Amino acid sequence: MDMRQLRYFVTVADNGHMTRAAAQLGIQQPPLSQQIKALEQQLGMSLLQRHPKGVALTDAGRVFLVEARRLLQDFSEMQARMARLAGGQHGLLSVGFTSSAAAHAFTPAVLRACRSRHPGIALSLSEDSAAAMIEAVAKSRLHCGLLRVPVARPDGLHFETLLTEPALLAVPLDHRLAQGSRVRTTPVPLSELAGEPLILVRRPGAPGLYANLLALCEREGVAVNIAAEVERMMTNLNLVAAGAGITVVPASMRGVHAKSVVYRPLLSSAALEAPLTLVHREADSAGPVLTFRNLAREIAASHATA
Amino acid sequence: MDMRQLRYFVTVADNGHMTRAAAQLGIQQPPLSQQIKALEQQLGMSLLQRHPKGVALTDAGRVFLVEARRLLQDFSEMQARMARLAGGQHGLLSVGFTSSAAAHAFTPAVLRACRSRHPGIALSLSEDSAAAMIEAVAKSRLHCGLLRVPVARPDGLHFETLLTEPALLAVPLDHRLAQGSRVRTTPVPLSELAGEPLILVRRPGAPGLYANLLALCEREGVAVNIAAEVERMMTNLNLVAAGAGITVVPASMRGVHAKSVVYRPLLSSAALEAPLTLVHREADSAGPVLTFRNLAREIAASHATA
DNA sequence: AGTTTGCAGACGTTTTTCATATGGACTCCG
DNA sequence: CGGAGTCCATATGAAAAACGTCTGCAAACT
Repeated sequence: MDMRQLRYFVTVADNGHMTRAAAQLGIQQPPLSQQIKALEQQLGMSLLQRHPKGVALTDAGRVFLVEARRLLQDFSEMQARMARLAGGQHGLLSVGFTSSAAAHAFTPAVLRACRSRHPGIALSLSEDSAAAMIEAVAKSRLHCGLLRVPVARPDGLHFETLLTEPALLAVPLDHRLAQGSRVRTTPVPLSELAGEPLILVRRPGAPGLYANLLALCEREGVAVNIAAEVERMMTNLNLVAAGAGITVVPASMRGVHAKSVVYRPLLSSAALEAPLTLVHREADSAGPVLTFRNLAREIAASHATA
Repeated sequence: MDMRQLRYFVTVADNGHMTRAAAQLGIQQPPLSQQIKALEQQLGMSLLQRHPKGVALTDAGRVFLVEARRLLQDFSEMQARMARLAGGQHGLLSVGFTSSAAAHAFTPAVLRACRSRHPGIALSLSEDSAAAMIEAVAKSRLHCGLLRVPVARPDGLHFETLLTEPALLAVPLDHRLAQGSRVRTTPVPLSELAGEPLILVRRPGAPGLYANLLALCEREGVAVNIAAEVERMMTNLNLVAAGAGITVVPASMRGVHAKSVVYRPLLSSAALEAPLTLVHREADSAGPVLTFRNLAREIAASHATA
C-alpha cells in the first residue's frame, strides 16, 4: 500500500467520480481504476460501489476514507516539520561558549535573538574551555562553539571570525600605569610591561591570546615576568583587582571590576587582536546550524558598527 | 516519498549498517543505498553520516527517525483496523426488525450475542414494517433486516430463512374453540374458522403470513369473515384478548396475553409455516454483515433444537 | 434506437526498482 | 608498509510497476 494510492482513493471518494478524479490527479482514468482495484485487493474488501453515473463509497470505503485522510494528514505534517527542520527554523541546537566569549555582549545578544526569532529551535547551552569545546564540536557533542582564538583546528571543522577587538592592558587601580586620569586613555607601549608581574590563562602548548602576547614580547625583546597562571579569564581580572599583577584581556571585558581595575590600550594593539570565533562542523551546512551562523553574522555586524 | 523508503530508513538506522539492513530487508545493498539517497534528496538534507565501518544518524536523521517510526506505526495500526473490519469484528452494523420478528426469542438473543461477542461492532437497531425494511436494506439505509415473510424480493438482496415455526390459532379464553382444557392442545381443522370474525395484519397487495392463510382458506373452500385489519401483530392479539375476534400468529407469540388468549395448533399447519427471515444485500458478503449472518445462523440452530 | 457517459480490460511504452559487477576509502593485520 | 577485508557509492542491465492509448460494455439520456 502506497501513499499515492491513498491520495488517489481520497480524490475518488471526494469526487464520487473516477474520471473527474483522474483529471484532478493529472492522470488518465484506467490507471486510476487499476490502482483503486489494487488497493481493494490488498485490503481484501471493496471500497467503492460502481454505479453507471459514478461511484459511491461502501461501508468499508467510508471507514477507510477517514483512515486514509488521517494518514495523509499525518504524512504532510511530517513533511512540513522536516521542511522546517531543513529550513533551520526547527530542531535541536547545542551551543557552547568559553567564559571570555560570554563576556562579550555579542554572546548573550545572539542567543537572545535566536530564542526570540526562532522559537522552534531548542537551544542547549554549555560553558567550557576552548580546547574541550572544539573537541566536543568535532565529536558531534556540540553543534556550534563560540570562542576566542582557535587553539586547535581539526579537519572537518569550519572556523569563522565574527568579530575582532583590541586587547586591553588591565592594571590595578593603584598601579603606576594607572596613575593620572588623563593617561588612562593613552596607549601603553609594550616595553612598559617589562618586569611587571603578568597573569595569564594557562594553555599548555596551544595558541591563544596569551601565546600571541608572549610571542609579541619576545619579538620586541621585552622580558616578561609570569606571576600566575589561571584557568579562566575572569579569574585573571579578579587577581588584577586584588593587586596581584597585570594582564591583557579583550576590550569587551573592560566593564569588569571597573572600580578597582584600570583598562588601557596597548600601543602595538594592531598586532594583538582578540577575535571572537564561531566553530561548527563543515558537514552542518544546513538546518539550525546554518540559521544560527547567519544570525551570528548579522548580530556580529551590528556589534561591529556599534 | 514512500512507506517502503521509510521502512528502509528505519531499518538502516536500527542497524547502523547498510549491508546488514539490506540483508534484513531481503534486498541487496546498492538499491538500499539508492533509496536512502533518494530519500535524502527529497528531504533536501542528509540523514546519515557515512563512516568506514557503517553509518550514523545526523541530527536531521534522528528527528526523521522518530517521525518515520510514528508514521509506520500509524500505518500498521490502520492496516490492523482495516483487517478487523474485513474480518467483521469491527464497524457499524444497522439491523432492522419487524414487531413480529422481535416477538421471537431469537431476535433479542442474536442481538445480545452480537453485542457480547463482537464489542467492536456498533449495533444500530430499528423497528419497522417488513416492506419498509426491505426497501431500506435495498437502499443501503440498513445492513440487515429480520422479518417474517419476504413481502418483496428486489434484485441484489439475499433472503435467508433462519427458522420456521408453525402458525397457531389464537382465540379468546371464552371462545367456543377454547372450551375444555384438554382440547386446547388438539389441532383445529381449518373449516372451524368459517364464519369466525378474523383479525389480520393489513398488507395491501403483498404476500405474508395472512396472505398465505387467506389463500389456504380459499383453496379449502372456507369462507372467511374479516372483522378487522391492523398494522401490527401485537395489536392483533390485544384485540383477540378483548374478545373482538380470532387470529393466527407465529407459535413463538404464544406467551402473549396467556391469561386471556388460548393458542391452538392448526390441522393444516404444515401448509402455514411462519418463517423468520434474514435479509441483506448480496454485495455485503464480508465484514460485520457476514459476521452477523454467521452469528444469526448459529443462534437460529440452537433455537431450532431447543 | 442512437448518443452519451462512465468504468473496466488489453496492450505497448515509460519509469521505477532491483540485482550484478565494479570502484574507492578506510581499517586491520602480518 | 603493503595486502586483505569491509563497507558504501556508482554503473549498467533486467525485472517490475505505473502510466497512456485504445477498446468494450452497460446504463442513462435524448
